[in-house]
Amino acid sequence: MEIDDRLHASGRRMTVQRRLVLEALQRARHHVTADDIATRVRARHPQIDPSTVYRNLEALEELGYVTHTHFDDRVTRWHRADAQRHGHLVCRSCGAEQEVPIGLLEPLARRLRDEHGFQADLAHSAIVGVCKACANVSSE
Amino acid sequence: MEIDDRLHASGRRMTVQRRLVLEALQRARHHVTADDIATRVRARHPQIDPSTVYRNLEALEELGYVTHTHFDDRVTRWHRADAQRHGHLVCRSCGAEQEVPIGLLEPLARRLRDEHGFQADLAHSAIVGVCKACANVSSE
DNA sequence: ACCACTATTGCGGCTCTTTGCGATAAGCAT
DNA sequence: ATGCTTATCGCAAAGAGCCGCAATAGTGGT
Ligand SMILES: [Mn+2]
Ligand SMILES: [Mn+2]
Ligand SMILES: [Zn+2]
Ligand SMILES: [Zn+2]
Repeated sequence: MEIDDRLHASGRRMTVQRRLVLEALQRARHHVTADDIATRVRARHPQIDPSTVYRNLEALEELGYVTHTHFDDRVTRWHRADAQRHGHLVCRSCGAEQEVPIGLLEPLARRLRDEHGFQADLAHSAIVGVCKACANVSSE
Repeated sequence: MEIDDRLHASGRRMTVQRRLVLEALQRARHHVTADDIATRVRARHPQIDPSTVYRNLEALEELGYVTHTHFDDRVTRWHRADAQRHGHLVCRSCGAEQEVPIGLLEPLARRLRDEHGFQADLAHSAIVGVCKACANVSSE
């Protein structure tokens, strides 16, 4: 089903602003901040308010078209929902980011489901820690 | 080793402001926001600036005396580092927060360490998902 | 007790994000 | 084409937090 149809089906409307946010997301490969999107959109259409971009990202998320992930210190990044799901490791020392297959996180998710009835979304927040490189440096 | 000594040892100084932040943290049982602390401190000492509270929490964190945790909102919560470590589950639907023993998260941490050399701090960010109660409601 | 050094403070200002509100404009019915 | 309903928008303001800077005040030495 097309995005437009899904918008209509949910009682939403297609606006210029929404289309622009959508297009910016298409072009952005991966993990962009709302501020990134706002900046790009406003480069050509300065009259569009940043808050409109934020609200549209939320709306598109409710439609299941985009998702967000939190990196260290709560920086929120957005990406299209049809991209391959994966986990994130972030080094608190050097800031390096690494992606890991979602399968790696599956055992924990299963345990949380079985033992606590909690359906965890382990890709929603990055896992913070110390990367291999930084661990080596500090142990010297 | 006393907090005062650790402060000295790291070339830091003990100030009235720092002592007040520390005391506020002692009194607060669990998970307080920087703004909470600032409000409490400023109730008696209005001349103390909120930014001083923020900076002191960071300083005390570098000393290993306090830590912070991220829940699903944009607010960071602080607590003493000597408290029992534990993981957090947050329901994205009803917002309920639940604590889980850190041991539950250990297997994943071990795997990340073994397979990626990554020392994960799985208590740093809450795990987001859907709690048992909300899952039942939506499946009816 | 006094000095010098510099960590820390209060303040002003700034960034990123969310929210309330009145104005605008999609989408539908006539 | 015209009007109506109400989703969405732009704007202003608030919330959370950070940062530069000049003034203040711990600390260690004399
Ligand atoms: Mn953090
Ligand atoms: Mn989130
Ligand atoms: Zn690193
Ligand atoms: Zn719930």
